[in-house]
Amino acid sequence: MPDTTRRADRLTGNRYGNRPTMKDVAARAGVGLKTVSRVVNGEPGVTPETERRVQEAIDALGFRRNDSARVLRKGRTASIGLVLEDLADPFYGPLSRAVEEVARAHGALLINGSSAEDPEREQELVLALCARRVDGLVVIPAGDDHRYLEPELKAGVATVFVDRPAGRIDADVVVCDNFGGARDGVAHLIAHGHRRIGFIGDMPRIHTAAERLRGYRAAMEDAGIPVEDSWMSLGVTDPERVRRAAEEMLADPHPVTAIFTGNNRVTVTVIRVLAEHTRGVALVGFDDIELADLLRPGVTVVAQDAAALGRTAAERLFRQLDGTLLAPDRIELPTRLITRGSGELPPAD
Amino acid sequence: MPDTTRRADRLTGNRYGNRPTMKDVAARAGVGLKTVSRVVNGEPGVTPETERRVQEAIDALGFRRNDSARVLRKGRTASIGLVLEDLADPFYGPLSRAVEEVARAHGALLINGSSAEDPEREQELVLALCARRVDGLVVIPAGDDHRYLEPELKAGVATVFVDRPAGRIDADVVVCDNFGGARDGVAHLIAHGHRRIGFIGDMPRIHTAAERLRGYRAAMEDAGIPVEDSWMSLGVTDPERVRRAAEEMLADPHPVTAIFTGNNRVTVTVIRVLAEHTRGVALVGFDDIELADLLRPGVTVVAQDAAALGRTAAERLFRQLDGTLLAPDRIELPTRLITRGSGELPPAD
DNA sequence: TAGAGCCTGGACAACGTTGTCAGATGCGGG
DNA sequence: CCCGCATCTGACAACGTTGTCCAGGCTCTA
Repeated sequence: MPDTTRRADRLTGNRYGNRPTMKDVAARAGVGLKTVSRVVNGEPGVTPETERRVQEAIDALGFRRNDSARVLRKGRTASIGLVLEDLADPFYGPLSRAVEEVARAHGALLINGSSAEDPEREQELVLALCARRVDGLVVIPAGDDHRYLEPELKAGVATVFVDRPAGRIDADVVVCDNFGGARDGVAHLIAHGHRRIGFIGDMPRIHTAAERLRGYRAAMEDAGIPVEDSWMSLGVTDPERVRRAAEEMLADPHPVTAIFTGNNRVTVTVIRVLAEHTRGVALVGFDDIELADLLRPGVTVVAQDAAALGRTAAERLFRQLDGTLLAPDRIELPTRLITRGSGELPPAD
Repeated sequence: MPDTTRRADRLTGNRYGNRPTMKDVAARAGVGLKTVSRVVNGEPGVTPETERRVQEAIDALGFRRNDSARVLRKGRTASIGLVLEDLADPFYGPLSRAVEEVARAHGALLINGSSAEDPEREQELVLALCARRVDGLVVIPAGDDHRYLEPELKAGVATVFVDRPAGRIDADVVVCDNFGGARDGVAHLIAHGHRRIGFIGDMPRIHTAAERLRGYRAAMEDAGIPVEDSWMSLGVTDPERVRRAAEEMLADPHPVTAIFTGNNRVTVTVIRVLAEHTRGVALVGFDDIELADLLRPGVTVVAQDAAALGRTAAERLFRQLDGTLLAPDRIELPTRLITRGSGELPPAD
């Protein structure tokens, strides 16, 4: 009769489906509440015989410590939150996994949320995580104003922004060298003889997109090439419109001979468009994509290391929690140009 | 002086960095504790004037409700756990996202964990999630014995297994038609004239791998083709060994003319091997892969819908929680053969 | 104007755990 | 034989929230 110790008159009903508590275990083992707590937490000062009795009761009842109560008492949840744009994006999978791996090494669980690039949803998620009292936050921001986090930061929630900087607050940031990467990628095309180079990227309100655009402009300017408006497509993001943008650039009476694409999704769409074209148009994409080496031509990309981004951020997060990290800083990870063929095609005009 | 209401003598120190509580808000607003609770939860019975005062205090102090305490009191965490194999795998990203989306629609957060295909780690993760009192679990099992979940199920933790069935317990399961998909894929190769067909798959202790192998055997048997041992490679999983396995099959004096691959990772590796081969070897792979249509030849695959898998499972989970779902059941989602070229190559012997 | 009924607000206990502290037990030495 | 000490155990409060219940003040009607 393990349940006789439960308050049967409780009207609120079977919360947790009537899970046994330490009290129940204590009653069954014939010991005090605190002794059970000691056994569960491996604290010293319990005779082997008592421990055995308690353990027996635990197994018999299927007791599992309620971490909510524990958290309430201890003040640490041993969990961190990760807010990103879209878990289904192949860029974020490895990033998320890297964060999880670091969290695991520190005994923490990971709570995950996708903002879908919506600043409001980002805030909603972040605040929900704060309400759960996660120990720390890794945020890939969608919005550009994070002052809503100020009370949280003040309250000691460790926070690291990844991939894009925080807006209007002073926080740790880990980003890639988006500017330099894009500049190198475009310079690569220029070095192979291209002058008329198209750029298709995301909304410039997204920091990475803006930086990559800046890199494109810088490379063009360095080479003394004036950029024409019709070469740039900004803010288109769904495949259909990217496709149209690319086709327009190529249909121009004086078309571009090369395209630089601002992220993996755009790159994939443009590859499809180019596959339908006979004229060889050069392509360099930001972000690596799977199987890029198997296409003909192979796709030249500016690769960033998503896992390194996540790992670095998570490590900084836990150093904040340790107290071994002092002032907020900005870390910039390098990108890498991987040549596979598409970026080395000569201009075809 | 918002902090004067805090117990300054508390020796345990600044847990949560001294976050304000409802008590603090109440003191500042000059109302009772419960009134603050009412405002925070949008409960009726508070005059607009009082509500305004409370809201003001909340904003001034940067108060955020502590959900741990709330959970302790209410018994529901409004969070569900998802244990999968590897978040970095492109198959699980969309699945995870789909689960998250359903959770979001039900106001729940998602806690994510990767088992890395290690049964022990799976159990560790699942039990950690149970200790947090997640309302429900979506599990892509690594192990084949889940009796350790019995106390949890009895305690009312909703549980749905995905992609692979639960071991030794009676639970809801959502899987793909692995057997039928593989059989159809192999039959497709047979229909295109192949007789000597290789199979490269994962360890048969993984249910999906075993089912796909069974599908392969069934298709061969249906066609009256005796299978030779050298055509099958089971349990190799890292790219290097998959590569060797494929090369051995092709180097045989009487080599296979087609290969059926058991999952996306194997498929990708085999594509690389075949790309180096001049002889046209047919290929059908289980799982779709990005850009498969852009390769030459395009890769014919047996596609499963990862998002549908996740969505279906999560929906069943919440129906369990609603109480609208009664007995555990097994749902099987169909697969789809997508022909793109590689599976339609004729035998080249 | 008094009583009934409604509305608002607050005191209190409880959720399950852990930290503190004091009591109980056993042992050895004076 | 008794005291002191070390070791083990348990009673109790607290963590921050919410559900219950009651008090007080108001309005409305007879």
